[in-house]
Amino acid sequence: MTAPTSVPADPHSPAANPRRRVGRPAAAVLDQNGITAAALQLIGKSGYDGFTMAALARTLNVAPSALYNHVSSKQDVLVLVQDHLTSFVDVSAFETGPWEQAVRDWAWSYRDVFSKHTPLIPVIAVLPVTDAPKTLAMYEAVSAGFSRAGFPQERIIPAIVALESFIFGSAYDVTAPADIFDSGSMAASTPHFTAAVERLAEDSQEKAADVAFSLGLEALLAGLGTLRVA
Amino acid sequence: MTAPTSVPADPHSPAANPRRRVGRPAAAVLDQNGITAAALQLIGKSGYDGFTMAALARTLNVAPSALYNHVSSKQDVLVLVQDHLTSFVDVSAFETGPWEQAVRDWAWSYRDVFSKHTPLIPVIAVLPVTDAPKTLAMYEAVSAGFSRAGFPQERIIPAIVALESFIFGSAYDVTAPADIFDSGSMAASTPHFTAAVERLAEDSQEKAADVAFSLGLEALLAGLGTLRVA
DNA sequence: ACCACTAAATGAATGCCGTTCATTTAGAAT
DNA sequence: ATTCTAAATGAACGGCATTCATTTAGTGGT
Repeated sequence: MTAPTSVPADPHSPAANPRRRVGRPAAAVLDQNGITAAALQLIGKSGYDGFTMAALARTLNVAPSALYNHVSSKQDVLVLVQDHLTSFVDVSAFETGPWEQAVRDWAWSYRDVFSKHTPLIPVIAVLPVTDAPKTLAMYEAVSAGFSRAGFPQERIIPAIVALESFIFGSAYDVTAPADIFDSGSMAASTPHFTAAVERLAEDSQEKAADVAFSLGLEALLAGLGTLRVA
Repeated sequence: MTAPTSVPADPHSPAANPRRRVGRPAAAVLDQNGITAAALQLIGKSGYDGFTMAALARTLNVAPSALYNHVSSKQDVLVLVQDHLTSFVDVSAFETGPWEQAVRDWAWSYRDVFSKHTPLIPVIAVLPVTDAPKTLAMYEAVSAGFSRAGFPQERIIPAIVALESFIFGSAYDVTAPADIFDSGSMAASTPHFTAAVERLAEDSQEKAADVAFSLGLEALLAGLGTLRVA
């Protein structure tokens, strides 16, 4: 019923092939889906440093300026990529499983997706949901899960935002160098910190970022879980 | 005793004016402190978009290339600014007050400082502490507080990292537009989410970001507090 | 078959960016 | 006075996102 794109129904439209818009020159080498796919592929191969409008155009065999017929800025492309990536975040457990495990699954997959795309985090964190339909769909699935789990309505959004903030910050943490906490020549003047860092390195097969994420997530689950009333 | 800068004592040094280095041309219009102060001022006036090496040089009445005698890159300047800002984060309560209140004070001030400087978050989150002495000093104060509060050594760093991740993510949240969750024309297809957003807007004199930060922080405090043993 | 229309692609140009480098400047040391 | 050198200069470089006048090539109407 509700079409995802807000194109008003055209009474004159023939039973059109949706790939081709009526009454228009066809061909159309470029569209938003193709641009999004190419951008994702380019980012995967060259990283965000190599992700330029010129490089994107080259992978599409097109002049850079051609992109601007379908997208209004580079920021626009990043929004498209962000929204596409969000569809890889796993919300399936909110429909079936218990709340706590659903949040766990969601949070880990959310972090894993965006830890490989940290340059998008400033984009997501400030992006109106209207501009990102797949992201909105994720929020709906998560909200429904929280509602079903007995959260009071007015706490649902703050709880999700708090979890999301933790997830975004933790995504950065995944990309930090292993020796980020090596205090080097300053070790003598920071005894408590240095001792704690050494203790951490001794145990923990696990990666440091995973330990911290698990610890924080379980603490949040416990703390937020007490809000449930049903 | 422990000098913050690792300059080895020079036996030949005269009872020198520390502003002037021995045996060198004096004057020195530029130094790292001056660059840091000018950068901070420029960012305050023009934001991070207006913060360019050319603009920074102009506020210092100097050619852009002159900056590169004192810093090796723009990223370098950002690191200097980041470290300077960290000295504004309040860790005083870790010396005196109870653990829980100390973390609260620290977390709120940490978030407030960097919510005005979110472009630095990708810098901090991945920066080795060796390159940021004031940041290292903050970690020492916080670590000491956690140790004193009875945290097992191997949990101190993960707990701090988890809190920091939440703080960084929340700093972005502060800058989000007020209507970020307005689902607009998609409202009909996202009933749970839309209902939760409306409920949030009804109550809450407080700003949405503050509600979410408070909720998440208190949950983390409760959850992490159970790790204490002493 | 032709024309008028138009979305899409082009390629040149713009302005800004961070950074490099050969050169100059001006104090300090000898 | 001469030598040394850190610091500042100004011109240049390559790369960037974006713009715009122009061209291209299908389409619907006649």
